[in-house]
Amino acid sequence: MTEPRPRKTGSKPIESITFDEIDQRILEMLQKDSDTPIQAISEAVGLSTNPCWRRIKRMEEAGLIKKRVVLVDQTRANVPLTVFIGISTSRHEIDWLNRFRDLIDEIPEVVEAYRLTGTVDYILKVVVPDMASYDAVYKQMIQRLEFSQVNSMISMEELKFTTAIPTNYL
Amino acid sequence: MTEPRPRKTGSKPIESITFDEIDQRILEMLQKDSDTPIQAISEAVGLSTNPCWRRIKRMEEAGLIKKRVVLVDQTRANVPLTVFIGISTSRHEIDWLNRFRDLIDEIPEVVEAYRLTGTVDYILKVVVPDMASYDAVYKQMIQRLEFSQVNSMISMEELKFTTAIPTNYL
DNA sequence: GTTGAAACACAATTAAC
DNA sequence: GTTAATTGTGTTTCAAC
Repeated sequence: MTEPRPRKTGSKPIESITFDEIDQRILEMLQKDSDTPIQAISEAVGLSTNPCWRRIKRMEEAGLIKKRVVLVDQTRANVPLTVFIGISTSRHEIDWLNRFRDLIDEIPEVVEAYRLTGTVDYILKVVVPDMASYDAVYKQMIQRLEFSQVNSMISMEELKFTTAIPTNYL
Repeated sequence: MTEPRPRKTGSKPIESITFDEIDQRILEMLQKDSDTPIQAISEAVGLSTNPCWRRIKRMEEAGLIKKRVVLVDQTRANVPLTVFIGISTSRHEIDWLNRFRDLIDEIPEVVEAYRLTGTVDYILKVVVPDMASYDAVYKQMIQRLEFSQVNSMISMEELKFTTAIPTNYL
């Protein structure tokens, strides 16, 4: 990943789309609430609607804005319980990893999964109605794949949750 | 068809708004892509646009749909690195917790934070450009608050990430 | 090439049936 | 729940800078 290439000389290849502070501010607003009218955004950043709209479209085409989604309330959707699962395995093979990938893809309660460095090989974020449901997910997993260590960490309280990532590194 | 009214006996207080399988399917689509035209949604669930729209509005008013947001690409936003931080503290006081809450609120790189059961008291999800930036965040934290144990788990690969929570428990 | 104002089209919203 | 009218966006166009 050699993304940022501050080319001083030579010919500029094909890419290197840059975004400025105005784009950042637009993104910030859109990450908080994507149905903010362009009108409101444009006057917030001191631009008229047209250039503002063009910037948004540009960020979408560049893939910086991936998509727009609705966020659902966990409690009201009857899945108030969040559990993190730390997983270790002795099976360090590509085949095992692929089967693991398939497994978590099939389970909608698993909303996030990462392969890590260190002693814990994987971490999963699971969203369920209650402990009984969690247990069902847990069993479903261990009967399909072999783990050497599974450590469940139950969330008692969500201190912070946002889908808005920092824009100040653009 | 009349409104879904499963209640046969007893008086349920003020709330108890129910959602059926059609609502689930609408939610699923909206969680994947919120600018799916209502027209497309309605024909997918076998409804005409108006009742479909009324359902969406109802879910918004009920707070089931919290909001609509844009999702930004981590890599293109120059924050490709995800780090989980497992934190333990010896300071089990409400005051410490409040200061901790303030701290993570102020740091935009911290996108998620949970208070846990077990030996690890808190888990944080942090999103940064590189290890140097992570170190800066780390230092910022430990100089403002006292931790008894900090365990950084660096993500090598994102196996799964979705903001779509399961709808089948509604 | 970039901007802002004004016209256009379409989807969301409302009202009536 | 269906159909139709309305409003308000997003989107495009175009003249001006």
